[in-house]
Amino acid sequence: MTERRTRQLAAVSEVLRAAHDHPTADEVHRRVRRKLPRVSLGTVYRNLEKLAARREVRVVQLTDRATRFDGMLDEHDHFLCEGCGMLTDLARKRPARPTCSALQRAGYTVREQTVTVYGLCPRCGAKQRSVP
Amino acid sequence: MTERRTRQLAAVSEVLRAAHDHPTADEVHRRVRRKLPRVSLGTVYRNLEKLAARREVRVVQLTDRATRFDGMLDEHDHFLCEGCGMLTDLARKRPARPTCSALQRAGYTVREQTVTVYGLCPRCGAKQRSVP
DNA sequence: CTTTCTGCAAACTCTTTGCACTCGT
DNA sequence: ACGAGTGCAAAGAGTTTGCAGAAAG
Repeated sequence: MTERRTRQLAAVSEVLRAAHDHPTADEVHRRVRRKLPRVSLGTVYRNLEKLAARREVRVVQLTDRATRFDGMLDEHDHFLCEGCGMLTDLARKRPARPTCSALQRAGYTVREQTVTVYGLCPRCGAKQRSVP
Repeated sequence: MTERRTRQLAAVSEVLRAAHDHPTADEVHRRVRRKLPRVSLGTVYRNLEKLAARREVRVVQLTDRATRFDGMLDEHDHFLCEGCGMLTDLARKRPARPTCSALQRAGYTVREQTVTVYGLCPRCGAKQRSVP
């Protein structure tokens, strides 16, 4: 009935809090294994799901193939480079909520709102301009 | 060398322009088959990719399992109900670009920006309040 | 002790791909 | 007729799950 504190869950949580990139489940698995070599990928998935339910991890799903997990919990947005797939965090200035009031009037409950910017990072932009 | 106008590509494009929901590839396949019963799922994927490259279709990737495709090409945002998974289009008032100037100064090329709002639709919100 | 969680491996879902054939151009 | 595009079926990638045993409370 109660949730247990296993070393596997703790390790997954720790990896995510330390990660500044946006690792996939597989990448998390690889990192967790450095501390606990016998952890299975299935367990990593189960614990990521648990952390996501508790909102201790953010799930980032973009045009990439695999889901990415974000341990940064402050409100921020994302930039996705369409050239190399790199995902960057964007600091959010103000907690702007332009769309929400209309939605709420229509009966929707708003929990969170995020902006995603698509484009090219400096490196990919330069590459493209040199080969037009 | 040149791109050909096949009936399959035309049918996929037509299904997407007519769709007001956000169908998955499988759903597009089902609808295309109503006109061309012999079309394969592989072909649907290949044509969706072609349309996405041409930007005649928008790829919407959210916490859902399968990728969704959006034939609406005007600038708009999305609301995802975390209860039932329903995806709704949100009209965009002004083409607000708050984050972009800073990014562009840093050398990034910005192509597009979209807002995603997460929460509960009226039905799921009511359901949750009745069972707390 | 009881019950949740784990490791393993197999199953599943969504997507991509190799190949011989079709059909636009 | 040439070659891009197709159908089919098989392979890939990412994720989920059933089960027997391990371990947290």
